[in-house]
Amino acid sequence: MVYRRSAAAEQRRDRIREDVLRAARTIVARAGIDGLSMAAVAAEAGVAVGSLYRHFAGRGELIAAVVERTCRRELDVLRDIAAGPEAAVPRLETAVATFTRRALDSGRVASAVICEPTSKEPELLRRRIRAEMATILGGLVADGIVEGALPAQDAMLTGTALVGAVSEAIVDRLAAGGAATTDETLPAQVATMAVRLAGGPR
Amino acid sequence: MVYRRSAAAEQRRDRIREDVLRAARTIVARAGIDGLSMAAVAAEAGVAVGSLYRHFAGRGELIAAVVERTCRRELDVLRDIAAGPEAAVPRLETAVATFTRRALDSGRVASAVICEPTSKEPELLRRRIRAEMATILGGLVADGIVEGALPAQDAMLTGTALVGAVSEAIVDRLAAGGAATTDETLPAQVATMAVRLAGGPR
DNA sequence: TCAAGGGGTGAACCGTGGTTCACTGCTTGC
DNA sequence: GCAAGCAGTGAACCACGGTTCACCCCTTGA
Repeated sequence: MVYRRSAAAEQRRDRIREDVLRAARTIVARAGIDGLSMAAVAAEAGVAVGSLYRHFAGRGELIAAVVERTCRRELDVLRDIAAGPEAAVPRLETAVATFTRRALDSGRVASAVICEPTSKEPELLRRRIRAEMATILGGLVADGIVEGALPAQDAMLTGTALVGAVSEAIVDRLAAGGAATTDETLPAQVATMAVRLAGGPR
Repeated sequence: MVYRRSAAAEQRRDRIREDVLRAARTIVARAGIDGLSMAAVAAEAGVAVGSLYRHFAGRGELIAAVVERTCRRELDVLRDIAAGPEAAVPRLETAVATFTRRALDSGRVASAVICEPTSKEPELLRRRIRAEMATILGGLVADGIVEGALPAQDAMLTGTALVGAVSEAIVDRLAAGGAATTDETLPAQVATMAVRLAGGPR
């Protein structure tokens, strides 16, 4: 063979891939997952439409990459908190408050990916993410039941309801607020509701 | 003028409109709002595509009609319960349980319209419905606070969270269950969680 | 310097699905 | 029976957006 990518070429290629990914995140933050069109991403990244296909097999894969990157981080944060040493209820409270704060602070990327609705195939991705989140929160509820701090209940169902309650509160705030998103008390309020929802002490 | 619709013609016209509306509901139940294509509705109703436009200005108006009809009934039911004579907490419990049961029983129409995500312009409609629902439930929470049965809180925020929690539980169940949707206990479980979420007695 | 081939380009292509419109048949009112 | 015109029809039209591909430039390795 006569052509093999040098380290420099590799770096250049990676750089463009990153640019595209960043552009895609920007578009998602601005218009939601449904608003991600290949033309818009290309324009935002300053490359040609065709170039996108040198790095991603298609729109679906590009979306998957954005979702993957955004959610892995958020879910990791949740898992870290869930694995903490305190009792289940404070861990649940911290998890929900932290998730809410991060969603509000992320410039809509996290909320657009995790909380806001999309259509069709991207929706399946989103459903998977939400299920994972429900599993983490449901696990905390199960812990709380074992500890005797929470009443007996279907922990996974509660986890699902928690995801819905938290998402709706975030989406509603972002939809209504616009710029006035900087409500410092929202994470605490949502966390309080989450603990109550699980049956925790007042 | 030489042509004016007779009563019989009027009736025939209304009948077709009803057929189209019923077909549209069937399609929505089967494929969600996003799956409502004019061709599918026409086929289901047994009329030509062009005929749809004799009764509805376009896809948007057809969807609006389906949403309108489906939601008015559900919201009326909620409002009736909310206006009942009992204390706020039992009313909240009944409202949520009833809504959940009806959503599960409606052959997916209600849940598809109210709970499940859609894209773009239909989403605005859905958001309005959810906001109305949040207002009703939030009102019950506010009542509960006045009665002293619920702790002080942002009642509207709680209403929003309630909508999210209930919706997510329903969607999750319908997505997972398929045929095994006949879980008799779900409405009660969801209602219990709703009361806890609002801070009600265990 | 030169052959080989990967990367960028963007106009063209294509599938999807909402909307239109010329035509037909039937009802209405005389 | 007859003129008028509304309702039904469905093929054609059009907009939109994802995907492709022929082309060119540039880097690579000799």
